[in-house]
Amino acid sequence: MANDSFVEQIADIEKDFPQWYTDVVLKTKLVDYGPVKGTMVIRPYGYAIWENIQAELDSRFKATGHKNAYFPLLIPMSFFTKEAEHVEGFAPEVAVVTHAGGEELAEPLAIRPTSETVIGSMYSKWLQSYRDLPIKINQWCNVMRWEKTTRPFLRTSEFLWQEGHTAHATAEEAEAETMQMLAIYKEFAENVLAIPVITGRKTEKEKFAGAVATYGMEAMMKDGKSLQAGTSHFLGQNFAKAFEIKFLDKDGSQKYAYTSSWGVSTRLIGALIMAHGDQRGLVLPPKVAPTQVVIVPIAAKKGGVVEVCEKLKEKLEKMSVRVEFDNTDSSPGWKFNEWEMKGVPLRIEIGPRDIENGKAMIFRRDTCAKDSYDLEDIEKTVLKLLESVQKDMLESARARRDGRIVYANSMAEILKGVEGGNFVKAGWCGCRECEDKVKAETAASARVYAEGETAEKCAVCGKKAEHVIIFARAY
RNA sequence: UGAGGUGUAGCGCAGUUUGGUAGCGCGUCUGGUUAGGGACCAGAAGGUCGUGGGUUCAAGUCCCGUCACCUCAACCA
Repeated sequence: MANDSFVEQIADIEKDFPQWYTDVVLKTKLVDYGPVKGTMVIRPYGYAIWENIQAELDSRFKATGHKNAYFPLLIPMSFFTKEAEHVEGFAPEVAVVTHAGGEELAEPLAIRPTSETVIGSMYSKWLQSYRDLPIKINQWCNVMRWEKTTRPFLRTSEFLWQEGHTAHATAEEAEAETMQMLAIYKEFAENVLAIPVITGRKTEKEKFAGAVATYGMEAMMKDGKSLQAGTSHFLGQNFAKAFEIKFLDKDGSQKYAYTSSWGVSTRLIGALIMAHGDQRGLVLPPKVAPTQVVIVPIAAKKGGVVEVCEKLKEKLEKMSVRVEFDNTDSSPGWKFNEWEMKGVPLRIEIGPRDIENGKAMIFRRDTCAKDSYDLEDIEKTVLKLLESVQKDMLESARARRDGRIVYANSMAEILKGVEGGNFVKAGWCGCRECEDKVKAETAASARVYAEGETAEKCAVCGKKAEHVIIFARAY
């Protein structure tokens, strides 16, 4: 390619993936670093992606009977001590407010790292009868976890997410809810983000602090590492007992409810970047791209070009395509590279020559192919291409991932697999020692159980395998 | 928590070794010529050098303190 000078601006995706990631998020103006350590400013371009993610998810939540609400940011510290595992898991990363109004507070207040406790306390108040169940509430909010190492979108002190919290009369119902939301996340990740994910149960070591069972969805990034892109937890009666979430059942007895919680965060934006990006920058799937189509005029000052572009823009807008007409003064080459870096799925180039021939060039970002199309009813071509980009991005991501799933029968094979940037499936006896050993010797962690698969022996100790686990290095 | 690094114009940086007029590139603004993969000419604006103290005739530069951020490692549902 001729744009070497441009390529130099971002680190080599093959050689230095972390630096490539940092370069891309900053140069495309998705984020900037905030003034406080570990915080990020989500800039308009990044926030627009989040808004699209929100809209898609929110409609799915509502369609399955959930309602949105908002709970307070500050949580009394004493709430955390009510659930033993929960406090142990979160205490190290909780930020605490000790002073307000110029005085020291009688009880320190935690800035929520997650809201099971405060929501649990409210549910206990609201829940009286089996007729009040199920309670199915979601909230969109920010949370804070004081992490030692941070990276924009992937791990920041403060981040945006949604957390769903439900209460049910029976364990079966709560489990069904847990699995339903996991399925919704998976469908969303694949159909909207074009990221194929593997869902499954997490090991005891990796599960949410206070849960009975945690299910996660794991996505493979371009470097072969895994990113936990969402979780859904069956909380059993753990939080119900800690917060007295009780109801009078049909049979006249008081019972503890069964609860679930589930969430995805702005980390999904990090997943988008690392699952699809290439040497030129971002590659965004049309369904979440803030701008789906950019029109770049060539020789815009020559007669008629601007008019044709503007007319096309209007047509596309009428068809609800998010379109931008870049009529700024920069040179075409500059614009090409800029919009490619920003990951816009389609670019339409229109110049005097095209207009003469009744044509326009369309460049698609996912394949970097550029072809000439009839200008007449080009809007139909655009719709078709947008669909095609959306679909092809998922397929190529799936093919890439499937080619990187390998099996291992020994520690050496696990190590070789994860070093090569693969998801490694291996038999596991189920004991914590073997799981820890894998982590210590290969830097890979158990991501999820490979559902429906069996193995003879544990790849670590050689004893009878109880499960097949997917091991991978992870973000 | 450990080890490194960086704070100078909107952004990216040089200048610090050896103290002496505050620099460069990009961007921005004005005017003009251009235009199919980062165009060009001419002109212009823009800085209490992170912060506090000290040494000195003189500090971006030397000394002491302090704050912040970044990177790598460790840690992390």
